[in-house]
Amino acid sequence: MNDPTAFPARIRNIAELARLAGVSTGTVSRALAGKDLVNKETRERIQALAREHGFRPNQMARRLRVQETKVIGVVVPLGHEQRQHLSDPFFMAILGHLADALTEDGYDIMLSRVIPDAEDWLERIADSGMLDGVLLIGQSNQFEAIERLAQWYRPMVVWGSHRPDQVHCSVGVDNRQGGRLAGECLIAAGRIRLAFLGETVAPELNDRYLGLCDAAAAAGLPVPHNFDIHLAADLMTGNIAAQIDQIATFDGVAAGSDLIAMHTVRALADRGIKVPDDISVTGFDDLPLAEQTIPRLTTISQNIGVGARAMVSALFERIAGNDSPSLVLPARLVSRDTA
Amino acid sequence: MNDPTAFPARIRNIAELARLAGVSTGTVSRALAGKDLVNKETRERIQALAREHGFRPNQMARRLRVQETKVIGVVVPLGHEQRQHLSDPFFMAILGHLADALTEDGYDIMLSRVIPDAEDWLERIADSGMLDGVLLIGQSNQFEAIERLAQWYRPMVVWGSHRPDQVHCSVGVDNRQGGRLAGECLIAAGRIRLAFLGETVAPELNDRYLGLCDAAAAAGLPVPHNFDIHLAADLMTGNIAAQIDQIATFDGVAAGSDLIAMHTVRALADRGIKVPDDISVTGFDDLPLAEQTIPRLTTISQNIGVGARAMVSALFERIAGNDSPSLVLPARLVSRDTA
DNA sequence: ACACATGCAACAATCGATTGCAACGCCTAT
DNA sequence: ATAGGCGTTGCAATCGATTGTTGCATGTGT
Repeated sequence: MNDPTAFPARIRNIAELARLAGVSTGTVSRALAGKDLVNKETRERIQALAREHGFRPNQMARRLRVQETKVIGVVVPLGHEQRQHLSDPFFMAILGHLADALTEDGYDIMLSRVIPDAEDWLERIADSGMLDGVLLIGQSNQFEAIERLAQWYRPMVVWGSHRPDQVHCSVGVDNRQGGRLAGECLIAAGRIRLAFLGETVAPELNDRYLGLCDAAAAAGLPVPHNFDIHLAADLMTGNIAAQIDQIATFDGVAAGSDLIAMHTVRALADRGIKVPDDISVTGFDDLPLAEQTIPRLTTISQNIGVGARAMVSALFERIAGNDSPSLVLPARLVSRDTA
Repeated sequence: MNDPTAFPARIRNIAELARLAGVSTGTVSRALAGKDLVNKETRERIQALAREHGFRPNQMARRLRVQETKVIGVVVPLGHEQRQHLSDPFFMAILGHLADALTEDGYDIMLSRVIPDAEDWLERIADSGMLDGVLLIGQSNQFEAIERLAQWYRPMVVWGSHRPDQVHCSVGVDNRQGGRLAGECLIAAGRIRLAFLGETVAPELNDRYLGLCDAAAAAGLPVPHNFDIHLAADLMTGNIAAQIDQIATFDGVAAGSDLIAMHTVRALADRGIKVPDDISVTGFDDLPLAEQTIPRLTTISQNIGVGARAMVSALFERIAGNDSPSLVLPARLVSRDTA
């Protein structure tokens, strides 16, 4: 380390810097924090010294002392789908918006993709002392666990459905209404043999299916058939391929997500079946990509940006100690080419 | 808190639990860590007590003491693109694989999407004391900053290009070779007026362009034209639309990424131009989605899964104190429908 | 009965910061 | 000359764990 172009002997902590500056650690701490309790001259001298040696105070220590971590956990529970990893485009889209909103307020993001094996997986994350708050993306099949934690852990907001008597704060689109919109759109296109594509284990998807049923009932149509489709991108492909002939016996299919819809349109094309001439298809999410496919996807918009911002501001309220209610956003039909 | 169904008075730290158990904090710590230095009986008694009160030791404190955080920073530098957020599907795909590999070894992920404004943005992340290592996704236009940090900060691995004399450890595909493959594919399809779509500010994309030029030169064709396309998904759309007429004067276009390719195919369809009948298009990345579009995307495969695992194991080597060389993976042409 | 080994738990230092309070020097007012 | 006020700085407690060392109470061998 005697290379003059290198850093002049690395400084590891505030104490070393203090000795170098001939002051106490307290003064260094205050100086680096820019507090005007220390003389402007000393403050600037210390700051210059720190810069010169490329010193930055250890965040782990600071956060332990201050009891505030400025880290938010973003968690994706993969309850019903062991093999799914973070490739889901919807998750990516919402994560992008969350990242925007959180970094704007100086928060970092700790990412956990969790397979809820242990009973206390959620409390282990929330109660680790590493996080100021938790954002959960999707309830998966973990409604119980979420409710349990929410009993005593306030700073948590969940993307997903809202049940009438739930304790935890959720933000999400009105999935049932969205499902109904999809159904009405298909019916308006003259379709009468309706089907739903997705797993009804997850409450969100189940609500969408129920909405579709509502629309069918209102039009006097039979209860739509429900195909079980894996949500993991890699399994989904084969899953749809295996059932595509069955699916093709219907003339109006509401997919549980845009990803499912895109796969389905593709699989139908392989069979020479044209969308929307032969079959109408709707998606759900309105991902940015939905507008770029051929044909363009008719879908139900979740307004991800608004939702993400709502989650973050609800979380900040809760971190501040205030209560914040759940929020149900209206779904909106985006009519494009597939239905 | 006198509700008997609630937790029996919350325990906040190891000391309270120690008092409750009638032992010292040291014993509690060892007991919870499962060390056999404490009597099996006391150990189990303490563990039961902890479970009963839902107590978990504060990770911030533990990690400060142990000087090991078990957190890896995953960073996306957005140097050339202020408005881009984490929606890029390629980033999402690689992140998913990284998450798999890291959580397998008990590491958490701290996500930072950074706009490199301050000079020392990268050292501020790496040197915060919060991270055991850093994975950088993409070099953006920050080659300098990365090299500077790599001088003294070892546990960092970067996804991106490899320059002959670079200090930092990178893992990435041979972009130039990939670009050449794309070019050769277009040329084999009989195309002679070639163009490239992407920003050459980023070294990766620039290499791909150079590879395309190589192929053109080898075939005696003129230097391909280079269109500047924003990489941010939201800007990309308008960007391509604005230049689509210009683009349509070429008959073979190599897109800098699958996303660009998908947008381009879509925009061409709007003009009534057919792919691949009128124009051949190639992508780059081989995202899972590339196989699901209509028409299916001919593209250059990056083998993201292999790359991600390579990054992680290189990082672990470096954390362990060993050196690890850069790795350049071969690109592979995946021939589908668009070229 | 005495020396010695062994098992178990307590004590206290440590990680690297932050911060309330005390103390110090200097200036001014009485 | 002395008291009080102000602007700075130092001291030491604190955040919540981990861990090397010490010490005590047994048990064992001779």
